[in-house]
Amino acid sequence: MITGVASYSDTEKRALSAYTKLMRAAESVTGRTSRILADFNLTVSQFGVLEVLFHKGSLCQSELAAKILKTTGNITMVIDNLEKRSLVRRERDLDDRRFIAIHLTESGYLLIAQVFPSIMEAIVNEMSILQESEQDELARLCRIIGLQEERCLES
Amino acid sequence: MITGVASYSDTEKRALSAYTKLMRAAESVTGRTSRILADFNLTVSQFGVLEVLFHKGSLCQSELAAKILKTTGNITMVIDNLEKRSLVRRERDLDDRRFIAIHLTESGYLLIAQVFPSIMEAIVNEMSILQESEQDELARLCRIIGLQEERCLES
DNA sequence: TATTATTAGTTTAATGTTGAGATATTTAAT
DNA sequence: ATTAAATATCTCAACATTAAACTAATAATA
Repeated sequence: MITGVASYSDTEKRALSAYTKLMRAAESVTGRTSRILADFNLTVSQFGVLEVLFHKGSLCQSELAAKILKTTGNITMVIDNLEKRSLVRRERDLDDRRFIAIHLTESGYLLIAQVFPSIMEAIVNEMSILQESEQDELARLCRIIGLQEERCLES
Repeated sequence: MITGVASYSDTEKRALSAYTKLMRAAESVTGRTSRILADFNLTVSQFGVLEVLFHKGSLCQSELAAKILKTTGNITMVIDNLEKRSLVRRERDLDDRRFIAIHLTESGYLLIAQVFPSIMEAIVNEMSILQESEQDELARLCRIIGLQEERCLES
């Protein structure tokens, strides 16, 4: 069986190591927090929508899509599923009928108000393995990597 | 419209900032590399499988699942789709008939041998915005976060 | 040997995800 | 006013993803 060559330059080794560990770190944190969400019968996307509504107030679907970095087609389905459980409700904008405002319902508000602190606690716990200065440095480096997105959207 | 309180402790603010930026960084890098894969009609998971086979040689499905951090049920579908395109082939193990070895085909080998350098180049490019020492530090910090996974699997 | 785990893989139901195309609505331009 | 462009949402097909239930094969044990 012929397999690929494994000779990389130092530059490649260094970048690949950073890339691989960045991906694993994100996957592993997401894996653990999504287990908490599963206890509340919520997916990551559903939590994302509820959390945005909780902190930013009612928004339309395209705004929600931009906030959680998903397509509008996807948001339609996520909202459908949240609406089935009466956690959010749709309200057509009367001035501009293209827009649909999404509101938290009473039970949606109560749920996210309960779930969010659990997730916050888990995040603090995840990061507590790093010193404060290390958390700040991780944030700084990741911010630089993440900001490259905009370069791409411009093109 | 009542929205959630936004008063966090310094510890919470610090952890949340690191968490958010880690997630955004991973999403944004994945977004850009997956666009390259799309040019080759490959999904991230399909690439993951081909790349592991390319570098590690033939493996069974449960080993592939462990390598790309997905369930065996998911691997069944990913392999199905790769097999439809004749990029891999299944071979039942004759000694232990529970196992199915997955092999790269000739065309699968040629494809991944072409795609991998493109992805490598993109990764080097992504990371090149950081200095060498910063890439090493990012790798170190992410590795610590990622290693917490094992604590969880023990429980 | 017969029974009981354990393991590898598949299937199913539910949800997510994207990109492309369709619909409805609004705005801009002629 | 009509037409054209832009915008918001929805629909659809294809693939991804998981958990849980299931089949088949092997290993362990009484």
